[in-house]
Amino acid sequence: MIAKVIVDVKNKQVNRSFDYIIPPYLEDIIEIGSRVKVSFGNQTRCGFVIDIVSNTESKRELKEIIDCIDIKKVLNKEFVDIAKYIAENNFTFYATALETMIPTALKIKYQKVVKVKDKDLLNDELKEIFKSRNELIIDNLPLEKRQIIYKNISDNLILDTKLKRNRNEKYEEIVHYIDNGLMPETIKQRGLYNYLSEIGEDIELNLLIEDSGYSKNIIKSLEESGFISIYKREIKNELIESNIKAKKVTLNQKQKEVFESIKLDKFDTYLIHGVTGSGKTEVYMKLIEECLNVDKGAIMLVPEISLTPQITSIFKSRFGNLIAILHSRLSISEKYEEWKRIINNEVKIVVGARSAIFAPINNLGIIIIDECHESSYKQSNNPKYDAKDIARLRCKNFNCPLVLGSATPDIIDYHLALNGEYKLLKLPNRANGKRLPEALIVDMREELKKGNNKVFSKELQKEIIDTYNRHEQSILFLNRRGYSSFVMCRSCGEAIKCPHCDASLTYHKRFNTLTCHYCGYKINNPQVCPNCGSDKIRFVGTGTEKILEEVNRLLPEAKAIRVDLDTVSKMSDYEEAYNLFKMHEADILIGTQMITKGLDFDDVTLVGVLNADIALQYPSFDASMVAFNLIEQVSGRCGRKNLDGKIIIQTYSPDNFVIKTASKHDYESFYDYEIKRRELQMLPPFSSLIELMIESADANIAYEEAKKIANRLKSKSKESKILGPAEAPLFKKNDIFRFVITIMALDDITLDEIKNLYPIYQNDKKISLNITKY
DNA sequence: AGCACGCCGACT
DNA sequence: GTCGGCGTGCTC
Repeated sequence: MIAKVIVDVKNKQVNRSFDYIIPPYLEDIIEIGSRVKVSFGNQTRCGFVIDIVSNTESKRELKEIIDCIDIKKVLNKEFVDIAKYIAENNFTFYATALETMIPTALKIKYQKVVKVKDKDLLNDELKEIFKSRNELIIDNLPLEKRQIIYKNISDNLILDTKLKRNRNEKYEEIVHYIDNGLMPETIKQRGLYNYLSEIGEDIELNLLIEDSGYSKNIIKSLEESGFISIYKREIKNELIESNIKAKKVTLNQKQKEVFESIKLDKFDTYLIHGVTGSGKTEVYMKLIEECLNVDKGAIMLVPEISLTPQITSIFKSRFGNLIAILHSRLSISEKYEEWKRIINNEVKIVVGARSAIFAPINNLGIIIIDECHESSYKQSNNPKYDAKDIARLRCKNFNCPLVLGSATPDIIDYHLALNGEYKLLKLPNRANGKRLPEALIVDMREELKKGNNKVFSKELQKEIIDTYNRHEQSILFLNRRGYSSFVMCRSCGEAIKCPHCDASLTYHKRFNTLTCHYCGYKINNPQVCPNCGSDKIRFVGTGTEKILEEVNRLLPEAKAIRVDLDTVSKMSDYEEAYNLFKMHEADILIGTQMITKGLDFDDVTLVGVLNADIALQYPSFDASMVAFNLIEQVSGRCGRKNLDGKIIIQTYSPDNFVIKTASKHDYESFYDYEIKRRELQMLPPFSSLIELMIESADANIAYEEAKKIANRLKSKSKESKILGPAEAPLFKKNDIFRFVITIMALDDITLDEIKNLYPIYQNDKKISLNITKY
């Protein structure tokens, strides 16, 4: 038998299958989806079996498969087909697509080795290097020995590659105090040694550096002189299980209607348009229960940020050990353990973020995608698959329903639902019976005219104080971190820019630095303008850090917390802040879009959107959509339990239709307006739109190449409108210059041309091509 | 990716 | 004369 094998080399020329003979002793073992060890060129590599046939079309003599890599196959026909789909539709190599579907722990790494056939034929120098061994890992050898080997490569001394499993565990380094009765020589070492002795227990290295202020070098030198030891410990991120007991799911009338509309025995895509707090989760749970009753499995995708211990423990307590939860805090080996439970059929339900769509549940009964409008379901780096597309494929394979849920569906999905491609189901009321209050729009231009140039309007300021006095909580949303958005010199009029990016630096008061939010460049806050030397430096614009300061000034006795990328970099920080606010140990939550998603607080009665215009200015065709989503999602945090709430939107464009419709939570009107605009401008869903980004450290090279591509596409395409090349909205990022070509009304010929274009730049060191399809 | 083959410039 | 630069092409 012949196996068609995709070798794991990501290159245009080998982005196809190669035929290998399956040796008789492997015939019962190798199946479609197995990984095999093959000789490829003069390397030994890992390959994926994508088909098994009896004849080859190849004219040459075939090699044999050396071995199988896994005892049990890691993929199956279904996933091989999905990989094909991803490779053909997402500008990616076959091998890349296949690799994304297996757990990281199983990924193959390579080591270069040198093997000797007959040791007696070696010269003395080489005999000394090899000693009793027949094989050496080259990377482990010192340079001079490597050189000797390279010089002597022959039929007797051959280079090869060795396959190695990647079992990278997540480790942390732990410092252990050793009492040896001596004292270190230097003052600093002694200080650290005493510090450790006072703690009296093992401490994590990074924590020690942070807490004690001693540098890593001092710690290392203390280790070398034997006063401490440093050992590695695998990071186990046990979820803090909270004791939420899942109540038996009882559905209200509307939920029941939705539940009963979903047919579990055939493929269909359903879109549940349910307002925030309408109880979509209960419907999901009921659907999953129903699947379990007929012995089928389920996958539920949720945004990563929603995978808090609270949410997961509700599902855990409801479905016990039948559920696997795949969240980002699991270490590589923990993820592998969960994957094994799934593939061994010990688990029926998988809840997780985007990549959980590849969970090898083998009798799938439903896929649910919660908050389906979330852009995080599209992977932004290679392969750029969309979990929604994969979900559709899988549901078709298993002839089971795909359920999408959102309070603010993507325009495209809603359009498909209205056209009957999806079945539209509605949950128009909140489960607690309270209507989400209409938002008050405050025109900040008027505030300015009245002489109020503060970040809070009079109305919002009053409400923040009143809410605090009622012992209720407020959420203030501003989609901009840092203290001020840019720093300007009043003498020369220059804003201080990042030397690596085409962007202004943001002032961070806490660290007294100016930071670039695109590349991370940091400088100390300058006393004088680096341009003209004047000291008339002014901070312009407002970020979350300044809001926190303003809140502290307004209500010094209230506790306010800030949640954005600066304050919560790890998931555990986020959870800590979440719990703090949930327990009402803080009164005011200030944050960026991080706080708009899935948070459920009982005591929040005020939501303030501080500058609703920021999202609207984003240079993308779906900026309106994103802005509507943000405002609506953050508004939904308000008045969740029994209290009435207030929402205040501050804006400089109160007549903008996004602001107006969002203030009334009127998705339908927003949709009507937006869909007409898109129809007029021939934007998705009325046509496909592709953006090509051509990047290079050399602006001229990038521009010339972009022009070449644009001309080539223009000469081939029929209906497509090719715009550009133009400078990208952020022209220079991290010292890379970026040009964009936008293709509207994409036709098949142009799409094919772009598919051919993609691999050309895949291994180019000077130019990179990035393709985004809408 | 890694490596062989092959065609031009500056050196023991 | 040759050593070695990296462009091109190939891997069942």
